[in-house]
Amino acid sequence: MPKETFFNLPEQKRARVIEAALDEFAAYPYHKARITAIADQAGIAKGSFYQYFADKKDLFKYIADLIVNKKLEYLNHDMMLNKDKYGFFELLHELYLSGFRFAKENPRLIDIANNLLNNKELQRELWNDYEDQSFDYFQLLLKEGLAKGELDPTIDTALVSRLLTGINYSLGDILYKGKDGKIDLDDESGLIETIDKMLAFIKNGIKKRE
Amino acid sequence: MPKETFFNLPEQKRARVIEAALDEFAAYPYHKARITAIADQAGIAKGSFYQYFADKKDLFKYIADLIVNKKLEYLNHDMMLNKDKYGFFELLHELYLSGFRFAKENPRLIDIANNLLNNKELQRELWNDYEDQSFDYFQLLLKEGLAKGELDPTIDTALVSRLLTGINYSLGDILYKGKDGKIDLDDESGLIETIDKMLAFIKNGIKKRE
DNA sequence: ACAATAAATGAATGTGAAGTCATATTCATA
DNA sequence: TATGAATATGACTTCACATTCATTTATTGT
Repeated sequence: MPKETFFNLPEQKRARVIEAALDEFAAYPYHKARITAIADQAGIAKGSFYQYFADKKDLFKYIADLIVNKKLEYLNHDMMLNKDKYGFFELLHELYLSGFRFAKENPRLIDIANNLLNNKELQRELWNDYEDQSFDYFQLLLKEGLAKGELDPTIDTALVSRLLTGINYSLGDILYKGKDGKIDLDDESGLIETIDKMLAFIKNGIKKRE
Repeated sequence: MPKETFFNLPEQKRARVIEAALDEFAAYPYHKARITAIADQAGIAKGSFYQYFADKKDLFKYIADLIVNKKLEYLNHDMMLNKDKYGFFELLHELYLSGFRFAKENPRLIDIANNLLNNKELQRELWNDYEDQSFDYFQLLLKEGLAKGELDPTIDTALVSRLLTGINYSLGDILYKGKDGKIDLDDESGLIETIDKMLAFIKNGIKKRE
């Protein structure tokens, strides 16, 4: 958590610090990002930085929180709050769609998030007992889907939850190395097509049916 | 590549260096692993290390090569060389099975491999133009599977290949945090059950069928 | 035995940022 | 406007290793 001092700052200055941090962390992975560069770009002294944050980790966690909250804004809240009114695959569709919408409008934040997602060691370093939230959430959704009778009752929710989490990790690659080098986030229909293909895989697998 | 000097070393000494490196890299992620510790444990002077290897990266790449080659030994070569004689899902089964067998017998190597697999930034740092081999290989298998008529002809091989790669990355988690906290690698039948569940997911998805 | 070449050694050096701290400046309020 | 509390500052200190290098020691060939 940033120190009190940081929140006492005039909005504009605080914004400059955050902007500088976003730029630096989007451009360089955590360990290569430099506090000096952030302070310079924000137009504050390095010492001041340490009036605002305990250390680099403190700043990064704060930034990560901002990103998570921003990401949540993209979810359809009605759907998430009334999970039972919707089908499992509808919910999954919404999760992926909101992810892509978020990516489209927040390229800088996505870069930072991917850096974090692609580095388990860093996750452990920052949240020493990091437990995979996405795993827990998928497992919850799966259990509800089973209860609703939408899912094959023979599935092992723990295992499938891991597999879905694994698929989630591939989202970064799908974004950056999509079909033709890179997915076009502006192409709404192509994007929905991609999501539909992913859902088709998750729903029906890839075996040929007669 | 290690220097000539390294290969001129008496086998025993060379083995000590390799052993020490495996221990260190299994215990600590790349950037925390210390050359000093490796030299100490191998019983050589720090300077000698630099007679054998250009630098830390050189050593790590060499170790990574050893691991890849060791892993290849676990594949059923007949199957891999005569891919066309076998079905897509048989081949996939063999890939997973060989992975688990390898993990079981080489816990230290698996730790090192996971460290690498879980850190894209490191991959880029070590092989600056790292291209995902697993992606290419899956795509090849998928195309052959399509040609053989085993797979749903509507799949997008590039996308599915990414999804399978994502699932592959989750293998580490499945190993270490399987159903009850940890998969029991000694339980051969439980292990095959896990593989079968994974294959069932990939084949048929998770939608309930009537 | 004598060069000449190769290998071994570990103290010394280099590096690159994180984080500190003594001092200066600003601000709030009585 | 006086006073202490809160902020701001950037030169300096630390730290943890990787890497180098001048010497010493061993090996090989004649």
